[in-house]
Amino acid sequence: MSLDPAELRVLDAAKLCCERWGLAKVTIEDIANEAGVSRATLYRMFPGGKDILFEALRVRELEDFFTRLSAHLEGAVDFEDLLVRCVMHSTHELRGDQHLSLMLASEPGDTLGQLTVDGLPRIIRVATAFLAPLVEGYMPMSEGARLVELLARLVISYFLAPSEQVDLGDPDSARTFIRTFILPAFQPSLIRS
Amino acid sequence: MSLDPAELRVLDAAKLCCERWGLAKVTIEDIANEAGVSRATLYRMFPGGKDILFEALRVRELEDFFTRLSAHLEGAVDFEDLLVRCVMHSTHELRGDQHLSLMLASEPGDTLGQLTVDGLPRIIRVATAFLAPLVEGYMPMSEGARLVELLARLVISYFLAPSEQVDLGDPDSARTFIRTFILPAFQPSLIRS
DNA sequence: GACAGTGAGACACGAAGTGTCTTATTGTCT
DNA sequence: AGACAATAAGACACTTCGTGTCTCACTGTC
Repeated sequence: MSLDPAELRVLDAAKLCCERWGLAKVTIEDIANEAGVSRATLYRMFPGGKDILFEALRVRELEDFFTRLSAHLEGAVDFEDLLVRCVMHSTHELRGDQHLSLMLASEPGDTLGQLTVDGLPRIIRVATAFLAPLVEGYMPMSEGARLVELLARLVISYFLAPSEQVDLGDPDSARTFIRTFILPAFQPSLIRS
Repeated sequence: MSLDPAELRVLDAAKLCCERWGLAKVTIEDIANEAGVSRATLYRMFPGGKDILFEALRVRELEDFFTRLSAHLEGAVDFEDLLVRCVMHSTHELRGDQHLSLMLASEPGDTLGQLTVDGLPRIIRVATAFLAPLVEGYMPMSEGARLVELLARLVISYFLAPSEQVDLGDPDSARTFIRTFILPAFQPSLIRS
């Protein structure tokens, strides 16, 4: 893992610059200045430049996201509660993410790609890595992976295009949704309810 | 005067882009797109490009500022009240100006220049043009011009570097300040108190 | 005193912005 | 309908800026 404090500073700087100017307007030099390192050092850390740097930033953000999510799932009392917490916290976090909303406003194309087309496989991969262990007590791992993927796709979809029927940020609505559409499909395979 | 609605749209677009990306990152093309006009049209309106465009924007902002200020000075009951309202409203407006604070944060150098070195003469000129008529009932015009210039310099200084002694945004503090430092110097020349 | 890591800066390359121009299109006025 | 003004679109040469790589000098550590 990249624990180098200098690298963290660079990633923080990249995030800050990105919020300030938008991905399209940020230069490597901006980030280097903000991080207080020279351009040479930055290229040494992230050979390949901007693409690799922002790739690393996305990975970090993604892992932070699921780290926080996992923490919020600690106290779940049963399977249903686990899933409800999961979609609710994810939805709240997405809605409250200023960085994300700025990106969606200024560069909709790239940002949407990161949430749907290009980036979705990775999101699902990371989500599965973090969440599969938590559902493993309730179902076989292969089922768990299917479930996590399904939830990830649904949360993102309802976040990007809110529904009039369903609000995954609302406890009651989320619970009803999980009960109606998710539990029946996975109930048969539950190890314990 | 430039009353062409298209020019106003361009100036609005320039301001918006500037808030979004900062003066340094804005391109003529960004502004043209935002305003919904072609680059050619923009160059026809503002021959000389970016410099002339932002110059025009600064002029407009400045005139808007003093137009609003003048409106707030309508109900002044006496000379002291006039001066107190003047410094208070100016200070509040400067403090509340998001555009300005963004500019100060992202391009301190240029923005400070516009408030102190390069831009100050113009600020004083416009301030005098707007405010001199209002103090003319109280003193000769030449005195009025000196007074307006002094107030402008003071308001800007206290805005940029707040004092622990004086807060020109606070009614009591502003009144004390005007009574102590301004009125005595101009009292002898007052036509009527 | 060797050594790894860093900052500063030179460099060639490519991308992007600039300012000017021409051409085609649109809407208006007569 | 035809003349006209204003504009969008885009070609263009030119310049600026960002990029990625490189070298070299400096600094602190073992």
